[in-house]
Amino acid sequence: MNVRTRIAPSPTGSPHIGTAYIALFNYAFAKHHGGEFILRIEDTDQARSTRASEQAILDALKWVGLRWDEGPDTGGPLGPYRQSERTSIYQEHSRTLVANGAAYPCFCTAERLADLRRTQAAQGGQPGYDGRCATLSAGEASKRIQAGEEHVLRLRVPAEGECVMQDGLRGEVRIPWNKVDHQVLLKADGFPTYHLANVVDDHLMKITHVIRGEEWINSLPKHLLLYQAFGWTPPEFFHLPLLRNPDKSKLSKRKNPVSILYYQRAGILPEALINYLGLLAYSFEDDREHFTLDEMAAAFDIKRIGLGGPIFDIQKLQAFNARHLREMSPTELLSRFKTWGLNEQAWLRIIPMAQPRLNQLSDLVPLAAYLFADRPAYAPTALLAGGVDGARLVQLLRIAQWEVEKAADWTFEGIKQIFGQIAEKENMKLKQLLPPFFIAITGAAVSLPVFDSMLILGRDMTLRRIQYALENLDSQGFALKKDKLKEFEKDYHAKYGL
RNA sequence: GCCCCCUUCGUCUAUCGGUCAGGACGCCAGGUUCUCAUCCUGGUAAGGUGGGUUCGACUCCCGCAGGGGGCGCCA
Repeated sequence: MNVRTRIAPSPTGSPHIGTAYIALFNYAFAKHHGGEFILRIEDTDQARSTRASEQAILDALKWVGLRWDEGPDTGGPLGPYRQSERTSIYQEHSRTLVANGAAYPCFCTAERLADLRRTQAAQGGQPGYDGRCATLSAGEASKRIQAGEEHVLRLRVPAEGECVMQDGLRGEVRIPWNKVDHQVLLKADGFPTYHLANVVDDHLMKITHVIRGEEWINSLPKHLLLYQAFGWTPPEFFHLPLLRNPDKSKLSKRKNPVSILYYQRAGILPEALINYLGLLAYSFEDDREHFTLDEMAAAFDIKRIGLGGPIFDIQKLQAFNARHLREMSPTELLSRFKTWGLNEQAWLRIIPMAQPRLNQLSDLVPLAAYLFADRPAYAPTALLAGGVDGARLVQLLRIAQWEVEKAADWTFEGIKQIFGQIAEKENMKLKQLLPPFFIAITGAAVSLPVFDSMLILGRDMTLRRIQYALENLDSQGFALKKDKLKEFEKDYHAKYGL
């Protein structure tokens, strides 16, 4: 059998460290068996997917050293590899499902579904579709479709019994069918949901082993139902434990930097990141702890994956990185500095800003040091020196954080607009608003322009520094407690939109 | 609330019934070093809990507890 695995990221934000983690195991497994590793973009969420995010994910995965045999950029015999370009395929397949009764049209409105969920929650039961449209006659359904009534396609799920499934790492897992929702397969906009697109594509792209996050294990019954309905042999499934925050919750950006771009910018080497990731939930039979991607693939044994969710420990990642750094020759290290960003091109962006502020050539490096640091150095009380009250500053930093996350693209104009808008909505002069941001981003009240700095640092490093500032204030007793924060976020959305 | 998964040092992990429970990160101490860092040496620290099975359980089974995930026209 020709082994084929895939990574199927959704292009809805910064490239996630978890994507690299899952991709690594897929890659190692495929290459160990002399097979192919495929990259597929799951951009069926029209509202949130962007091309910029897709590109960033591709670049980030390439940066860590992963190479795919087929993908949206490299092409391949079973493309297209972008789901938004395969809608006709899904629609065609969904017709098969309706024809053989595996799926049915549903005309329920979003309001009714929200209502349904609310009452179900109130009654303390498991929320889920009640099956109202499941019993509609074919004639009735097609009449309403003809009439142009908006509808979705739902999966028909057995009412009783249980789904017995095989997980390659856990063995047999059973889930009662009545705990499986009548999943929407085709949305009203004609796009498929993850479940449909994923199954159809995995089959059409001849994926033999699906290695994915544990978050999917509960939807495996739906997927198996689809394979069965199509008359296809399902691939083997392996659900990897999820990466965690230090508090053991699922790794999230609110508690940890999760963007690969941040680690890149902070000066983590791709081979160190891969090395570290390869040690989470996995161990080599010979106990080795330092290895390259190729070495991992050569020795990879999927059965050695552990099932406890590993905590992503930045300190240990740094230790591995330090070791890789130390093992290099100075010449090699110098070239790493250049590719990392300490190069002529970067200085040409910095120097024009620095020039008016220089008295001596020797002023340049101190002035620009923060642009190459992980975090700027400043006194604990510096953030408050601008005159903005601590409690208020926490709010402003939060708003900035959300606005920066939300920004469609990362340009000077965009950044300027974000802060202009905050100043306006918060009834402040930009001059009052900005001082603490100068500290948070550059580490000093007097420095190079802050918007340009943010631009150069990149969105993820900017977010990281805002986070550092929030942590700093927290340690001084200024923070929004959980419930207050929620309330504040609500007000924020009312004020700034979604 | 319901369903599913998981459970060895603080953290990542080894152990496939018999080990002084090993390694790595962290931390502590000592050595090397003009300082510091590196590097070297040593130390610290673990089988959630209650029952079984067995001559013998970290390892197999069951209960409990704890942790995590899922329950969207998001993936």
